[in-house]
Amino acid sequence: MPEAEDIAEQIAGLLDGIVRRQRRASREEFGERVTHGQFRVLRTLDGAGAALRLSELAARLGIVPRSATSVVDDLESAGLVARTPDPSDRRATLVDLTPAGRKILSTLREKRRAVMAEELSRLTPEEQQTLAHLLTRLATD
Amino acid sequence: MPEAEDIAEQIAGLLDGIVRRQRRASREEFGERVTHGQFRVLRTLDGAGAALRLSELAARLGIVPRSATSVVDDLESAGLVARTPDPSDRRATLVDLTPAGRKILSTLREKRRAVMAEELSRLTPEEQQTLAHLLTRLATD
DNA sequence: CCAATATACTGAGTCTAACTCACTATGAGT
DNA sequence: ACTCATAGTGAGTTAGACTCAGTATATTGG
Repeated sequence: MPEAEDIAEQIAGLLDGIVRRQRRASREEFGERVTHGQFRVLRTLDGAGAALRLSELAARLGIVPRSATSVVDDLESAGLVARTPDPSDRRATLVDLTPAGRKILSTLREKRRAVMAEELSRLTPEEQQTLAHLLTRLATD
Repeated sequence: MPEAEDIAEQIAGLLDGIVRRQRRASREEFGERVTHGQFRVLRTLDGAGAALRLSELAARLGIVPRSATSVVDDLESAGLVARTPDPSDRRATLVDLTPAGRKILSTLREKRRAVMAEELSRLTPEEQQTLAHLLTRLATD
């Protein structure tokens, strides 16, 4: 006899499954070009609107700085971001999008938007709004 | 100038962030004992209410059979699941929970429930219901 | 002013969770 | 009986995270 699931468990499972599927879809859409983690970096840098220190980038991504280093390494090799020394602190490096990075980001955004929009089409626009609202409250500490 | 996010992008980002944080919390709660992937196997077997073929288990988890083999290997070493040959097909193996597996599952469920419930406490019970409903519709093909 | 401490990044190595490809054993259809 | 399909696994890879230790630079207290 399987144990009953309460609503917390149920929501946890649903979130997990949805994100899993969405990730897979994105991976296929993104193709060879950019991984999900790399996309997150590009998006974060774009959202910041300015170059970020590597440590600040890591903080915004919710990962440890060492992990950010690796992702930035790969993006830099691909020419999508650039490191420059921080003039105000010689220990620090600033990371920013290159024009190529900006360009690819908008392509990827569009693909991801399309994937998500398709899933979301199961809900009415009002429901989508409600969902966004609830998730925002859930996500905000 | 960062590009504007539409609602699809926004929801995608929120889902991603929430699941990321929730995973981290679970990992800490689960401790040394069981990984998230192993938990998913235990939960799926319990939900099935009977032994499953490895390939069927993989299908329900949304992973390829080879990946399921590895997770089951680890759980079997830990004594939480058992493999038995399928009497109706000598190629197949059935996987089922052991009593120890069942026991640990209920502990982990409780921990996970607690983690999620804390996050969910930011929403009213009605909002939780609404969220569960919307996510269910989103998750169902 | 300088020694001690703290911070910023990275090299080296690990772990989880997935993947593919190729192989073996067995089942099923003509 | 031969061919083809299916079930599981060995071997190897990748993404995305982690820790620990090390180097370079900054900050601060005496």
